[in-house]
Amino acid sequence: MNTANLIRHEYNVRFAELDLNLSQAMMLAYVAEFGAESQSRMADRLGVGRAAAGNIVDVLEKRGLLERLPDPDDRRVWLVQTTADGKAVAEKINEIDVIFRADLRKGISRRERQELTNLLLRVQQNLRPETP
Amino acid sequence: MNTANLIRHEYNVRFAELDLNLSQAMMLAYVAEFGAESQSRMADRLGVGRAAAGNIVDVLEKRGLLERLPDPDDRRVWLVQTTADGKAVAEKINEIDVIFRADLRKGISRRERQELTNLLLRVQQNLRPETP
DNA sequence: GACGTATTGTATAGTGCCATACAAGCGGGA
DNA sequence: TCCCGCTTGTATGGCACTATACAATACGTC
Repeated sequence: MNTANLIRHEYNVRFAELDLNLSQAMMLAYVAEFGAESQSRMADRLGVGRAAAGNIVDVLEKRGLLERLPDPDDRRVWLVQTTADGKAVAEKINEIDVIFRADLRKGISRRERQELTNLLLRVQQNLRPETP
Repeated sequence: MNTANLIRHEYNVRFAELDLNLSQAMMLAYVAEFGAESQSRMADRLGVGRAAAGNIVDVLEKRGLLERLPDPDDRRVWLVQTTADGKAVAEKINEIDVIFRADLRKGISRRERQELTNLLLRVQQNLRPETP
């Protein structure tokens, strides 16, 4: 948990140059990668509630990085899409992310990284209350 | 980070039966273990700011689980100590913690747990900006 | 001793999230 | 067709923390 806090904090520091926090950056990057999806789906991807996702979209929309399109098949839904500006910022986000991840894994081999992911997932399994 | 969030959430769920959240439980357990220390030192142990630590102590003091004693050597400082009630609750905290940790490491060998800790610490090293 | 610097605890404002409740809209069954 | 349960996005209130500023106090140096 300590390590996770430090990583989140450092992400926020590095994204500060874009005037974004980690959640906003993740939202933008996801939308840029996966295209128009509903806010609920984005909330699931980000691991936050729908209300939080809506707020994040609000902020990014006000900055002109995202836009909401009505879903032709479901009038409840907003489909969220990147603007041209948003695409440009999303690329910078990816650059910062690539650099940070490289910094994080300095001195850690590929095998060790796989082992780390594997162990964390197994710990997560122990937290899921019997999902068969 | 995902795993850490799940762990924190599950801790909060399990401590809810004592009407405590994770930070309050950690505070109480630390004070019970290490005895009277200043709030700043407790803040460091918990990994939160001094203001947050002060608030946690406030809550636990109002519930009669902790008490503040003036430090005879430094009039700025409150030494924080457990009451008898606090000691009893701290024992329950430890029991819950032992059980949860056992649940978490189901199916994970001692060697793997050491490897996990080792890898996380090495990642943390990469986050410390040149502390020699 | 006097002074500047550092540390302690507190107060305040701001942030990011959750939980809950709600209206609008969807879909299936009678 | 109508109704019931479900999902979607939003509004609201609350929580836990941070960052910052502050007064009181300690400490090292002259």
